[in-house]
Amino acid sequence: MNAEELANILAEHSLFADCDEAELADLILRGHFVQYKKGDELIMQGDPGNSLLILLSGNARTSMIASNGNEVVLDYAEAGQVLGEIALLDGGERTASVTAIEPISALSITRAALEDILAKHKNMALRLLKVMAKRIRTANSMIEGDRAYTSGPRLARYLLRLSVAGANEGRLKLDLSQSELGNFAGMSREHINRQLSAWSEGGIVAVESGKIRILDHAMLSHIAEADS
Amino acid sequence: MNAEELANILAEHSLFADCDEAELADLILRGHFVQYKKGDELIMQGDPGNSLLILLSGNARTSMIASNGNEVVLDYAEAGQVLGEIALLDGGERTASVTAIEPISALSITRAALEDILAKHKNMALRLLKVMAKRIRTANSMIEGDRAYTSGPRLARYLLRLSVAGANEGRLKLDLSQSELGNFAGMSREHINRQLSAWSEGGIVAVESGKIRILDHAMLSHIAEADS
DNA sequence: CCAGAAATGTGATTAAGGTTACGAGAATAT
DNA sequence: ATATTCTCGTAACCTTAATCACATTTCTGG
Repeated sequence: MNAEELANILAEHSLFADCDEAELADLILRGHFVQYKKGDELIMQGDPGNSLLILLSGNARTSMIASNGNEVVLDYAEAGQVLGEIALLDGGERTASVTAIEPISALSITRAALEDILAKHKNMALRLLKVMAKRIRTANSMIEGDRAYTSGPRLARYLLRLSVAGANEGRLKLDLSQSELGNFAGMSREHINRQLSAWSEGGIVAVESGKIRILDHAMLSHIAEADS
Repeated sequence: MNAEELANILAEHSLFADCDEAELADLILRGHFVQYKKGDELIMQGDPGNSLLILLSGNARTSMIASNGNEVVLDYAEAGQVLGEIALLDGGERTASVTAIEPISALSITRAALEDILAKHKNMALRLLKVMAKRIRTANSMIEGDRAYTSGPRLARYLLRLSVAGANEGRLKLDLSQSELGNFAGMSREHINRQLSAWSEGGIVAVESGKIRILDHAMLSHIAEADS
């Protein structure tokens, strides 16, 4: 892989989009290309965190297992995203696991390599800071949503979060099973099912052969803001 | 104020603890000293975020108002903490408000100043990255706690989070009213009251003239991990 | 193609916790 | 010092959504 190829992969997915060629070249030089198959754990909760990953292809799920055994899905990551920076930066343990939900290729960067790159390319630190700022925003909005809204608006929010930006017929980025969606939105599978059925009646979403499609984006956004 | 004074204030509260004198001097030089009285909003949700604050004295509350009017308290900040980095870094709006719950003094740093400082002092960026990593950890653990645990363990967690490290007789950093504690822990004031009474019976906490004291730290930690 | 395994649809029941409602005590202000 | 406004304690009731329990459909691997 060369800088140009990397650039092409990353270009469309922001963050590293505006890296210059030297930066990309260094990422490739110091990074280390890795592949995983579906179901593999790219990062395991509790491990020491000595490297970071830049996802090049395939989707992954970030989740935590609470001490009572409950699984909480924090996010789904797609190509271009950085994973595992937190533990790398603060030297602590991995707080969450990342699992491949499809075959994945990624660039792995060790702590030493990252430090070199950050030292060499000033903008890299700013970019990373921006990534993390965004993560904090997302996390805060999850907290807000979980706290302030009931299940309906909450599910609406998570569906919107999964909806592709390009208004692509309302299809979702990921076709999650209702159980997975439940873990993500923090509600039981059965309740997801009931809510989806109701919205299906109302023409807000369509559920066809397991796949959810958003029919009335505006309405769903409205529900997401509703005070009940 | 000079570098030494700033160093003294910040020393005990990590983060900027290991700043060298030149860095501290630049913070003071480029920063701008501000004061607030109790109840003032240091940062207001929805505003553009063009500066960051380093809290020098006094405590503050970070909270969001959801679109349905619900208030969600995200955190309480004490001296030494950085506030408002997120919007500053990613150029977005303030996602949360920060309110003084006591008289506060702080150092305000504009975007331009921060960029200069980050460019000049490489370690500054790393330090900031570390701060943000820690915030993400906190946020994720809030999400985990909210999702995976019922009210009992959850309240236990928030009490522990408010408890001072120095085992200072189990007193809390902040004496929150039960309503405030409710907003922070995400449960109703009445339920907080009931839970506290129960724990009071059991000798786990003491509630004396409105102030909560943790009597049995170990037990509370145990409850915080419980699977119900 | 067929068997076993997931994923889905739906009802009945239950539990957790929010809401409403008051009365009493503390704190703050005029 | 007195009124007004928080805070606190506690009970009854109600809503939401989880849990339990199956039937049914859809995948998937041999």
